[in-house]
Amino acid sequence: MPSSPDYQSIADRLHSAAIHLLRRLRRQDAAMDLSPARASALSVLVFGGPVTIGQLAAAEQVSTPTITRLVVGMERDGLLKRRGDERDGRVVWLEATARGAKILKEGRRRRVAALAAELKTLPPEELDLLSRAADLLQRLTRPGGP
Amino acid sequence: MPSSPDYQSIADRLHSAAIHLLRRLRRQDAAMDLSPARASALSVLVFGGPVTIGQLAAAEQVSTPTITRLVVGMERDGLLKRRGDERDGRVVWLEATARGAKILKEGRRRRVAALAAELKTLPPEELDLLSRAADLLQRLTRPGGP
DNA sequence: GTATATCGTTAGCGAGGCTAATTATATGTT
DNA sequence: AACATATAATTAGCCTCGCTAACGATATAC
Repeated sequence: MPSSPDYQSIADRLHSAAIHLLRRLRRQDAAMDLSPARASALSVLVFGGPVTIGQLAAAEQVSTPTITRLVVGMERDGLLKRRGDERDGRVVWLEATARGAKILKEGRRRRVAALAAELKTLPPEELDLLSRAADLLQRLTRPGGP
Repeated sequence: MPSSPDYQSIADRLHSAAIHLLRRLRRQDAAMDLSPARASALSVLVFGGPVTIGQLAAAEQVSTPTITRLVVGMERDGLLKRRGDERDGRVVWLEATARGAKILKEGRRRRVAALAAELKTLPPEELDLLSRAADLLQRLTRPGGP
C-alpha cells in the first residue's frame, strides 16, 4: 500500500472498469424493447418517483425539448403518464405506468442476471470486496454524500 | 459474510454504481470538443492500436455503416487517418492522429480528475478497497478473463 | 474463369441530441 | 388592477448517430 495514495491512478482504473462493465452489459439490451434513452428516463421515474419535465431533463442531463419529445412518444406507447400540477398550471408531472415499470424491470433483470452469472466465477472474498465497493461508490456518487 | 453469497444483489448494486458513476463524470464532457460516439471510438484507437473498420464496429457494438460515417467525419476533422492494407485491398486500417490522441486524453484527464477529487474525501482503507475492486472488475470484463 | 464470400461504402430512414422562438401561467411592481 | 418579468413546457428546425438494404470492389474457392 502506497504511503501517499495515488488518487489519479485509482480514479483512472475505476473509470475504465465502469466503462467496460457497462459496455459489456449493454449487449443484453438488444433483446429489450426499450431504447437507451427511454430506459434511462424510465428508470428515473420508476426508482425516483414522480418528477416534472424539468426535473427529468436535469436528471438525464439533457435539454427540456429533448425530454418533451421523449415523453410524448413514451406516453403514446403507454410507458408513462402525464399529470398537471394542481397549483401551478405550467408544471407537468410524469409517472411510470405499471406496464412501463414492468418493462424496465425486465430489462434490468436481464442485465443484472448477466453480471451475476459472471460473478459466480469469483471466490467469496472477491465477491465481498465487490459488494463493499459497490456500496461505497453509491455513497460517493449520491448527492448528499456519506 | 453470507454463507451463500447473493450474486443478484451484488450485481444489482455494481450495475447501479457504475451507471451513477459514469452519469456523474459525463458532466465533465460538456467542456470537451468530442461527441460521445467519437470519444468512444477514439479511445479504441488510442488504447487499442490500429484496427480495421469492421473491428472498430465490433468494439463499439454498432454497424459498419455507422462506423464508416463516423470515420469520415473524424478523418475530415483530423482525429484519425485511414490506411489501406498492403495485401488485402478491401481492408481499411484506422489510426488516431497525434491531435486525436491529445484531445481524447485531455477529455479523459478531465473525467479522471473529477473522480480523483471525490476520492480525496475517502479514508485510505476505502481507497484501497476501490483500487482492488477496480482491478478485479478489469479482470472480470476483459476478454480472456482472470 | 466463373461463382461465392468478405469488407467497406452509399442511400435513405428514424430516434434523440441541440438552440431559438413561442405559449401559458405565475409572480412582482407600481 | 395593470403591466412587466420570470418560469415551465412546447414547437420548429437543424445535426449526429443508430439502423437495414443495396452496391461496388477485392479475395478466395472450385
